[in-house]
Amino acid sequence: MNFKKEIAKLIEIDGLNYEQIADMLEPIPDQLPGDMAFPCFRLAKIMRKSPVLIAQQLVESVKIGDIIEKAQAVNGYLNIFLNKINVAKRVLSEVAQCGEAYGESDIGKNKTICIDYSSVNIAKPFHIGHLGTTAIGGALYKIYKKLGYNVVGINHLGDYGTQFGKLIVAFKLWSSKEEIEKGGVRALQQAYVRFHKEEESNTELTEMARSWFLKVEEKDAEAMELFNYFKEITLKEVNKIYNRLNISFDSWNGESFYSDKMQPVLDDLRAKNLTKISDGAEIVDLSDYGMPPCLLVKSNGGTLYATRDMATAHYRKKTYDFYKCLYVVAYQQNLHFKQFFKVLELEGCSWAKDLVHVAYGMVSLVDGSMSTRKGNVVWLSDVLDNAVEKALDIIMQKSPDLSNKEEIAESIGVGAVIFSALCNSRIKDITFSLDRVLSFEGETAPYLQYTHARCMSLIEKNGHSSDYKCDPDYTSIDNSVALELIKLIGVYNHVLCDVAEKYEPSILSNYLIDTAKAFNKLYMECRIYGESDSVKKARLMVVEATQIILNSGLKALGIKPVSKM
RNA sequence: GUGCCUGUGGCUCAGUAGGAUAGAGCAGCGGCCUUCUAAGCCGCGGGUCGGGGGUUCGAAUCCCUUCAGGCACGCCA
Repeated sequence: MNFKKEIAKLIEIDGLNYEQIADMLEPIPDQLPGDMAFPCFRLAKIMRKSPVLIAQQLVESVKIGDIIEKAQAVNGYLNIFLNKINVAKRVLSEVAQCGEAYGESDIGKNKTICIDYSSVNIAKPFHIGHLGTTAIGGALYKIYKKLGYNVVGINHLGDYGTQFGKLIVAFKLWSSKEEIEKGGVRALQQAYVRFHKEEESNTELTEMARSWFLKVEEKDAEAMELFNYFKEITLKEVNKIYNRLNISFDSWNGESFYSDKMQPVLDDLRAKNLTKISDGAEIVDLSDYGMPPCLLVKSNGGTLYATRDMATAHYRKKTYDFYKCLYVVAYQQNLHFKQFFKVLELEGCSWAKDLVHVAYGMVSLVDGSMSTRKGNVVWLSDVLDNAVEKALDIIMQKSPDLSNKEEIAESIGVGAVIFSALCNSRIKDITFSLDRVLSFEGETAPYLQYTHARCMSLIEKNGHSSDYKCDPDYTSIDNSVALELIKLIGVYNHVLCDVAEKYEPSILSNYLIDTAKAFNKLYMECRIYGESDSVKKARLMVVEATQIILNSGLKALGIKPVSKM
């Protein structure tokens, strides 16, 4: 059920369907009487009547009954008064019926969505700059699944490029397998940093790197052996992080996978007369569209990022026949995506419109931006460890009797880190602050987990609502605090759809915070213990519904709900 | 220089297909644990929504202009 739509169906307006009405429904400011409002100002222009008059007329047509108990016209608004008891009954019984599946739907049935996210680079640090794409992509992945889409998570590995030549040289000169075995990607990274430092005074190194990269391209045995070794080391470490973040992928096809799939694309573009030579490079001129040209072939014959992305898009369309293909990539690449989407469109791919660049903001450090080459990065695993350590400290202090402290600390610490990447609009830049990530109070994941644990604890102490065979006494939740919460619960599916439509997980984060706040407020006012069975039953139904929302929502964000903390 | 993005209380942000008195969290101050988790709840102070024009019955939200910050603009990805 979609709560807003239910109400919209009870307000009949000529010329508008219930979905349009639902979109126009607004909450009422706190101090004013009523539960929902329909502003009539927009209609005034169409109907050529004053909003005040329209509201008055609408009052007459509203279907008063179980759900709406009163309608009032105030200053051009149609204010709706809900029957709290019946609304509660409707929402709570539906949640009880659906259980964990509450809020899910099948609007995505038979539609495939590809999500290109996280996309780590081989032999490069998994640093906090990668948290955004990983958390956002991971959340979208799970949310689309809830809405019935077939989802393909793709980790488009950065496993191609001249940096691998540098890495091989650095490894051969200054490192060894023993060292890498011990130090992992960090050791590889150190060698890489050293390469850049020494390269400044030794141009011979640059040449060596170039020739080693050539060997990689030519699939030279030694080069491939080393490359695959680097890849193996990286994936082993990265998978540990993905496990901690509750992230998974269906495909790991990276850039090198497409190295032999670019030629047909180039051939097609040439056949369609879209490319031309400019300063020795092959480009697609986009000046008609107010963009700089898209470079596809370097003057030395080498391909570029855009060339590979073209091949990748074609491959994905052919393989998955996607309804949409999302690229969760930082906004620095805005122009790149606009360009290659446009080139696909010019090529005649009608599905170019289904490619979406889900851009997010930059992460920088207090003292400037991170640089892989210079080696000043904040490793994500360090941040996770820090957060878990702090969570454990707090548990020791507040819940020394918990049995599985480490496990819970992991869920809380990691949850806090994930949430920090999902709680703001994705487009906002972030200056990384460990203190902020490690704050476990207020609008944070631990707050949500805490509220969830509270729900679980109430159920544990008082039993499940279905244990009580009497009828629930809904009058015991007939108050505005409870109604606030129940209205939120009733709108969960709407929120998931909104996230899916806008590619914006923060909508869900904010919603969960609101829901938890509403619940905690009610928690302080309404007790369960010691009440009659029928009151207990009604109140437990609210608790259970809240628990279901928090459990489902947290998981959708990739955060583990806990039962105790 | 051109294009795109961002600008809301000390800090971090919600709110933008125009709508009722601009909402939170953190930080500060003051209350609430002899009954279901105080990682919580309640209260107080604090904002010319970057500035200036305009459209409108009504603008944080739309248009113009201006300032500040970020990003991108040909052989990296």
